[in-house]
Amino acid sequence: MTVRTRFAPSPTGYMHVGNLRTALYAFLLARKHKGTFILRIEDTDQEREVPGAVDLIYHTLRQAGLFWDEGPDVGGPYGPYIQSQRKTIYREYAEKLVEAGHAYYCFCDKERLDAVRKRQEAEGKQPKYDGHCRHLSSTERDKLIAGGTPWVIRQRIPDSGTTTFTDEVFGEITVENSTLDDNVLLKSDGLPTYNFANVVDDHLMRITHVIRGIEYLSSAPKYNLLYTAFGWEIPRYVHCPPVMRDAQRKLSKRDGDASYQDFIDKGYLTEALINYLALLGWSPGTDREKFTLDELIDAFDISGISKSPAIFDLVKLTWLNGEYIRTLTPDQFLEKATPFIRQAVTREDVPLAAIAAVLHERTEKLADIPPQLDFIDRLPDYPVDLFVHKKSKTTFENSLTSLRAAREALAAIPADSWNDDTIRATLLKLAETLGVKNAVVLWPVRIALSGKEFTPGGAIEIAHILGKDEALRRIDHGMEKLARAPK
RNA sequence: GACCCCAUCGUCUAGUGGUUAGGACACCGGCCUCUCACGUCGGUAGCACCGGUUCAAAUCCGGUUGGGGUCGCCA
Repeated sequence: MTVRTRFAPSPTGYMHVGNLRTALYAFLLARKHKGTFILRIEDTDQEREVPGAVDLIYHTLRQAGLFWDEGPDVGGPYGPYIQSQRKTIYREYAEKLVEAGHAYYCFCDKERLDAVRKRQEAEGKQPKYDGHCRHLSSTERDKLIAGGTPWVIRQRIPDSGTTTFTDEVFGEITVENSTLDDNVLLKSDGLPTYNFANVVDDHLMRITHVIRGIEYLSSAPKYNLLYTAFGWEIPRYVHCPPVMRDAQRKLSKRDGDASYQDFIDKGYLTEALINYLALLGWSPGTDREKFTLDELIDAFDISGISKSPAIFDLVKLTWLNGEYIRTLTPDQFLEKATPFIRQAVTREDVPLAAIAAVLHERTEKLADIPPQLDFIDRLPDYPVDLFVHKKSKTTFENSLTSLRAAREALAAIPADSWNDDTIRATLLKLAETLGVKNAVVLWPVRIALSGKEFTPGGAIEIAHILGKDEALRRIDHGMEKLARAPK
């Protein structure tokens, strides 16, 4: 049997990372078994549909490397893969269910339904359809239809008995049929509800493993009843626990940071995000934590999916992202970093590669870059106290001495030799000549060049980045500050 | 509230009757070092609780507590 899985999102907005994870698992399972991964668009709620959302789904999945074998754009033998284009199919199957007695026409309007629900709630009972249209005769029914009364088709849940199904992650689950409701299968607009469309499509599209969020777990018995009513084989169910923001709240749109695109915009790498998401609620059973998509395919197994909700840990994602960034080659990093460097550095005459080099080990996400570079365009105003650093054994006095000597030595470097190697050789030689620790020279120079306590890179790299003229100017400024400093 | 489900460090998790309860992030300390960061070495920290079963329980059973999901002509 060929494994066939599907990702079936509704085009209702941006791509949520929780959905992305579900898509990932479905993709992984299919690829793992050399099966087929299908994309199906569930657009049966015309009111919630958001223009452009389908393209966003395509774009995100492709960017993440989750390519589908069958889908709206690539076609396939079981299309169409957009539910709104399958309207007649659902109607046909709904009628079959009615004929077989497993479903019935219902003419109750919203007002009546609301009233019934209200009454039930007031009585402390669980809201449930009261079966008003359950036993309408076919003549009454036909008369109402002919009269133009709007109708829906509801599933007829057995009055008694239990329904048992098996979920691949949660095991066997049994519920009393009496707790199930006669849900609407076909809406008055002629489109199916999710409850019906997913069953019909999953069967027609030969889906073998239904992978979806846990919110569908409690509805699974109703779907099972539907499969059984049709005489269809029941697929394997894989329900995934939710991704949480904290112990009690789901990661949601309201938090704003649940969007895949937002992460990318902040400088998270797709590969890192996918890697992190894979491990959020799934474990390979080993200590390994870094996986490429191909390696995930190899390692993936349903048995590793956990049963409890998992809290999304931004700190750990950020660490993982940093790991991925550090594995980039200097060129790759430069390319990704440049737009972010340009957010902080407008000077055109700076060596971008040298800036990137100094940033590489210090960047966990690309958005960390701009604030680190705020001293390049303009020297910040800084307190003269910065020159005093206990560990480097610097004081106002020896800082001034170092700066004077450094200025002279650096000024002697030819402009076309202004690079890390030459500057390093010059400054280290100077420390040796002065008979002081390297830090006594390098600390004050770095402070004078940057005006900051912490900087990416040290005096040497920063001097190089700033360029000879600007570096000397800043050292001069530092000397003036020190000269004015209280003794 | 009713029904279903879940429960190992702060977080993600390994663990399927016998382990000094393992790893990772975070946190703390050492080293490296011109700052920060990287790297490296080490440390703190967990089986929610109460009963059973068993020679032996994080692992099995029951209950309590806590948490999640569902209860729409939304998916």
